Amino acid sequence: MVMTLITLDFETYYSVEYQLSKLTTMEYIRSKQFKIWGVGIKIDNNDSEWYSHDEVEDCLAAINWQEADLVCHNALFDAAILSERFNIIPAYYSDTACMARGLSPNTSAKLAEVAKRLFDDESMRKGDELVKAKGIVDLPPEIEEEIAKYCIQDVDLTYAIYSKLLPGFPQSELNLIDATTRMFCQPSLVLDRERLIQSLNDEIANKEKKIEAAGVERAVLASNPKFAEYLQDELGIVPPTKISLQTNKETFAFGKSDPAFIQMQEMYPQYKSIWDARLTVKSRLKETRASRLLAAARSDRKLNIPLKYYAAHTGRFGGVDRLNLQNMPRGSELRKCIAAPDGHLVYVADYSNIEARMLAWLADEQDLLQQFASGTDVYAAFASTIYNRKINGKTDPTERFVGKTAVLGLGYGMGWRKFQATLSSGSSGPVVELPDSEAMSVVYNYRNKFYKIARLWKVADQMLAWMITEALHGNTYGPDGLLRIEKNSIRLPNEMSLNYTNLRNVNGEYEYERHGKPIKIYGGKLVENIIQALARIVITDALLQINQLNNLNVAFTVHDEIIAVGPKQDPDTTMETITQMMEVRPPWASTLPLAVEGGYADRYSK
DNA sequence: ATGCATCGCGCG
DNA sequence: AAAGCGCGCGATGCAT
Repeated sequence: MVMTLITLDFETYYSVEYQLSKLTTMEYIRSKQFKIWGVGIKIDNNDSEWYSHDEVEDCLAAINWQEADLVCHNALFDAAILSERFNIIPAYYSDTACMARGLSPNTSAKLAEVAKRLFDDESMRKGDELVKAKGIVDLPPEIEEEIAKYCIQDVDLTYAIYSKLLPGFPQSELNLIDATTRMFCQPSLVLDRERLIQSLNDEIANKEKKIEAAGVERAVLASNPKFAEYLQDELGIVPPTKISLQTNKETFAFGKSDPAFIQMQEMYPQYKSIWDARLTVKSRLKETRASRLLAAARSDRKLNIPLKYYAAHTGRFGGVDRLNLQNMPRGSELRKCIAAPDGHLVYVADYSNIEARMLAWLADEQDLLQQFASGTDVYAAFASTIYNRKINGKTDPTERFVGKTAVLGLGYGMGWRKFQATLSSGSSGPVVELPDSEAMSVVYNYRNKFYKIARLWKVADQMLAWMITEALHGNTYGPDGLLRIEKNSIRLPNEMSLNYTNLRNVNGEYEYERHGKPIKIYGGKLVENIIQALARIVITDALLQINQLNNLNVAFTVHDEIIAVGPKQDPDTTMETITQMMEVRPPWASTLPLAVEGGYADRYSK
């Protein structure tokens, strides 16, 4: 089907209090204050037209949306106005901000910045925001005229950016941008409002009780300097400190997992109510997230899912619009309030250790790959080599955890001190104290046993040099030239690139720029980035496949997990379909053993 | 008041 | 020479 390209940009009323920097997109669009000043529309390559407030409805109604490819810069805003205010869902969504971010993820995707980067011509510049329109509901003609001029300029720029970026932009990635926008504008999950409000009230009451029990003011508990003063003056305790890894300066060790803080709590159990109150005051995630969720959901309970396409330079999604659905606490009430609509179920499927598998595959570490393929408990198997005895995953959980931490962390060059610290932090499992010599020996063992992985770090160091040496561009690594080195980037098998903007060697160390800030990069880290990028391609390919099935909608994704809404009948068959689709090996990695675990329930958590 | 950096914490 | 990695949000503290 040949689609009509509809490039579109809404101009809407805003004021000091009522604006997108203070509200989420849905709060802004659903507000009583919401008002469209006008809209700029360009149909295919015809001239852009401005339609003022009174003309908007008719003009939108005249468009055949079943054959429309909607093109916006930041479609999450304009497309949501169409869906929430006009009930309009176009056949296809395109988003030039997403495209720009996909092609150049370390730089700004703002319209003005993208235009500056893409076009030398000074006429291709975004005009300034019209500040004098702020707070004016009904625009006087002369101001509207100016706004219309800027709007048409923005539409023209968006169209020009789209035309410039489209050739060579993979179809699969365009489809993914469409799917991402659809998650927001055509939601399939619902929010259990009553349950969420109940849990929010419980949480608030619980907090109050803890603060009261401690007998310390909230402000004292919340502020590091004030809390330190309180410890010193009222309890006679010297506040624990540490050296900041970021600034190298002394700072209070008040973090939940700071060893000195934990030690202090153990030393003074008589102040337990104070420690509890401090921790509860510092963790407001449940409260804030609950109110964000309530604000995100529609009156028909449907939950619009905001996801940021290509948030990470590895291609991973991120959260956006003040609601991050990619870090919902596991097993929490929050998750349980996200539910399937009547007659449906939530299907959740995730790849088992996909990055560890991808690493073994890329490094050609055959033994490890064989273990994954045959379903061996890889973590227990490596633990067996650490402890020099057969480790059983069930009866030796602590030993298995050490093996797991090793397999997941040591593959990217983690040193023994950090390995030791990770285990003793207890942040991802039981607290395990390894003596220096043992930690060293585990790391040595890993690098020795999986020497091809350690060798891959060295190759990646070479890749960094290739990326900044013109004569070496075009070098490849991996089967069938899987990864192709280009200037400051590595071409991936889906034709997107892993970018290292302004990559350079400074005194023997490599660094690149992300949003203008220097980021260090080295062999082990580059390997990790490559693995993450490759794994991301596997999961998004599967996501698009699943989305094409007519009884399934992908609601969202969390890195190695797909959350879909499907029918209630015959759930095992549906689950099996999803699992099988996800386990199909990519054409560029036909020997990569994939494994998927799935489950279903009426909510996003059992 | 507002913006920016840092820290802490949630997820993968 | 050695270095696990990737996000976003809220609160706080400090600079403007």
